Order: sequence, then structure tokens, then C-alpha cells
Amino acid sequence: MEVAIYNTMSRSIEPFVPLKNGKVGMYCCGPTVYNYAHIGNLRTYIFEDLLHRILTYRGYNLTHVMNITDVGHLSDDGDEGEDKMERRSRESGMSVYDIAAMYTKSFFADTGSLNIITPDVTCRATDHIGEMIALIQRLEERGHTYISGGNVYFSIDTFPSYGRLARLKLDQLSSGARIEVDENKRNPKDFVLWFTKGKFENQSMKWDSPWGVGYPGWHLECSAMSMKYLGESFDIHCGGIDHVSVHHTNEIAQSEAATGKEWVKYWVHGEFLIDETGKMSKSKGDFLTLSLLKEKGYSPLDYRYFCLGGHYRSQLIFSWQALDAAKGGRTNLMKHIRSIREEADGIKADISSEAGKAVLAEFEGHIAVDLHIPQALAVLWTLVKSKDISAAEKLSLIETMDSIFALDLLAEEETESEEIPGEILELAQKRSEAKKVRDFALADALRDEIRDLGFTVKDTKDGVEIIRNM
RNA sequence: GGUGCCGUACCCAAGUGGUAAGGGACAGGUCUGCAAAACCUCCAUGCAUCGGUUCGAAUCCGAUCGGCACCUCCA
Repeated sequence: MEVAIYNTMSRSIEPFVPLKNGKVGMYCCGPTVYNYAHIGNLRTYIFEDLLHRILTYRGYNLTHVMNITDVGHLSDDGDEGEDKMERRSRESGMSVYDIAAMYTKSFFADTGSLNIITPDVTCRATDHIGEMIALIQRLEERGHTYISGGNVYFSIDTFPSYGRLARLKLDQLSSGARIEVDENKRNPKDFVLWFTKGKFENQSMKWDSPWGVGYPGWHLECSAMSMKYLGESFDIHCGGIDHVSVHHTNEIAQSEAATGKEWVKYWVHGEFLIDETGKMSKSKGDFLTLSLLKEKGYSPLDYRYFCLGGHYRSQLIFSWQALDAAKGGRTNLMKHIRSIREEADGIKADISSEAGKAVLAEFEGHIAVDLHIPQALAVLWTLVKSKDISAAEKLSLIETMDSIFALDLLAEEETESEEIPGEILELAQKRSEAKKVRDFALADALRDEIRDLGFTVKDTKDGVEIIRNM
């Protein structure tokens, strides 16, 4: 089963054929490290991780590159906003470098706890200013730039296929759009490659350049760094769906104008996580972080499981009820697998039965075609419940599937055995004694008392279990 | 103003021409002093609405209603 993937450029599912036999270069737009990632951001990295794992599963030699944006990402209003990093610095009193270090660290803490594989190369924009300047010079030599009002602009009129990815109809864009006309631009869709002028003072990050001291435009870093690490043409470029019409459109323009050849073969975009009010946005103020989910008693893997239940090209509706369902589902799944492991005594067997091979083939078919993870997850459930496959063989299949799902399906018990106060243990002990002499009225009264103290006592087949109420 | 996506049970969600995956919740049963757990069963003649095409439609076409997103920063 060959891999197939939906390509935003063609708006269709295409067979995946790498540029170089057996090798794949993949670039994914990374975080702007001016704040914590919200769980909507993280959904995109989960989808990219699934793609990473599928390509590796199929035997490709993958080079996965992701940028860290720590300069040049403006906050609003086209090219007139303030740099997000600088604004955060001004608000917090920390240096931009400290801000970047802090949120970069928290980003990788989040992705790590979600079992997202760290890309082979992670690169910071501020470490590649030289490459960006070189790219602007190439564009300049080929006549794609102009200087106006102190800034260097890319002229989209010099790049005839501008907007092909987003299927923009350029002649219809300007009317009625919410774009304030920038007097410096020849075309309203032109964008800045290098700033030497801004509306604000005190920009702390700035570099010397042939056009004066300044800083790069945001789109530039992805072109410069992807080409540095993956070459002037590579296979896959990922990102959130919101990047199609501006960021990726501009990346294509500046990259292909500079090299004169096709830059990226497959464009793959992930849809948004939304809630009942619409998309999650940091600019709304409050936003959901993975830390908040943990505080509320969810495992990061509950969230991963939740994301696995929806297709990456569909909006996914978040609610606490939906997350509860995912948590319950994952908990039950782990229970099933635990009993399978006990039945098999932890020993795996080769996948040799007809039923086992059929399950594997079904699973591989689903993951290979445009990341049909929800169906693959359903196959896992039927496997877990199957009566036709031995427990030992199930373990092998589960291990194989988990190389994609990455839900720690075969991990030992999550050791969150928390300290139960002695007082509670005493009451539970009294209850057990009362039960022994069949004084159920007293036993129930004690159970109520324990409940009122915030704990639940259950009689399981392995004895009494006490858990703290959530 | 322009453009795209979507509307499937109480909730999340898969399914793009062959008769509605999966999970959670709910309900019933077995078991247990009860509760819990476990296991079993049940759970949309129906896919926003109305028309059309077809032997056959959640899937294709048209209209209507509703939601989301993009054309500004955005995963």
C-alpha cells in the first residue's frame, strides 16, 4: 500500500512519490515563541507527527525540519504592527531572548508530553539572518524587489503565478477587503522582505543589512531555512490551514522567484480545533493550554486520543464533554490492553494468523491514504475486542499500531498512586470489618463518610480501591 | 464584497453512489448485601430542510436555512 496524501495545491488526494527515491524532506511551520501554545496549535503538531510516523513506518528516510519564530512576526495590520516578540518583551519586562527561551522550552515540554517526535532539525529565525539576507539579494538580482518608504518589498506582479496555492483571484481581492491601503506598496498584496522602518521605537532585535539596519519580514525565514536544510526543492510542506492564503502563498512567491523552480511538491494543511464560539485565538485573551488540561486532571494523551478521533482536514469541536469522552475511551482501551497483556503473560507472538494479517492490512490501508487515523483507531478497537486473535498476537499488533498512534498503549500502569490520608485508610478498614460481620448499615455509613471527605471507596476483585474524587 | 469548508444519534466522530465505523454517555441484563468493576445486550429505516438525477443518494446536482474559516496577525 503506497502512501497517498491530499495536496492543497491540486485540491486532491495524490499518490506520494518523493523527489529522491526513498528520501523525504518535510518542512513544518513551527511556533512563534511569544506565548504558550494553546491546544489548537498543538493539534496541528499532532497531525504533523502522525504524518512523520506514517512516512517512517512506510520506510522512508525522513528529514523533518521545523522553525522557531523568534523575530519578525508582526501582531496585526499588515506590515504596520508591532513585532510579537518585542511587544511581549515590553509587557513583561523580560528580554526578547529570555521570552523566546522560556516559551520554546514550554513548547517542547508540551509536544514531548503529547509524544510528538521532535523534528530532526529545529531552527531559529534569529540564527539565520544571513541566509535571509542572501535570499533577498537573490530576489533583488532577479528584479523581484523594490524599496519604498525604507522597507524592501517583494513585488507580486513580477511573479505571475502568485496566489496559485490559495486560488486567489487577485482582481477581486481589493474591493471590500479589510485591507488598509499601504501607500508604500505598488500592489496591496506585496509584502515586506526587510524592515528598516516601523511604526514603533525600541526594536531591540536588529541586524545590519545592505538596506540598512533592520529585521526580516516574517515569511522569509521559512523559505531561507527550509532551503538551507532540505534543498531548493523538497517534498512536503505542512502547516495550519490559515497559512494557505498569505504565509504559504508568500513563501512560494519568494522561494520560486529566487530559484526559478518548483519549491515544494506536496502542501499539507491541518484544520482548526474550534469550540462553540469558533476558533481558538490567543488574541481573545483566555486560551486553553495543555497545562490547564493537566490541572483539570486530564493526561496529555487524553488530548492526543481526542485528536486522533477526528480527521486532520476537518474542524474538530472541543468541549469538556468531548474531552471527557476521549479520556473515558482511552481509559477503557488501556484496561482492555492490560487484560490482554495479562492473558498473554506479556509475551508477543508473530502476526501469522489470517485474522491478524487482515487486521494489519486494514490498519495499514487506513493510515496510508490521507491519514485516515479515525478508521485506524476503530480497527484497534475491533482488534482489542476480537475473539479470533490470540492475546500474544494482539500484543504485536498493538505494538505496531502504537508506532503511529503513540498513545503508550503497552506502557505499564500510569503510576499516579497518590497518598491516601491515614484517616481515610482507617475508615476504609473499619468499613471492611463491618462488611465482614455483615453490618451493611454501618459499612454504608462509613462509605458515605469517606465520600464526604472527598474519596470514593470501591470493592474490586483485587480488594478495596480508594481514589480521590475529582 | 470575494472565496472555501461544513451540517450524521444526547456528545465527539468516520463514512464522497450499493443500503449508516468507532468511542463516550444513557438504558436493560448477569454478578454482587448495595454501590463499583467486569461481561452481555440495547442505542439514527436515519445523515439540516425541500426538490432533482439514478435501479439505488448521507454521498451527485439545485435551492433554502444554519455554522465555521480565509481574503488582516493566526495552527
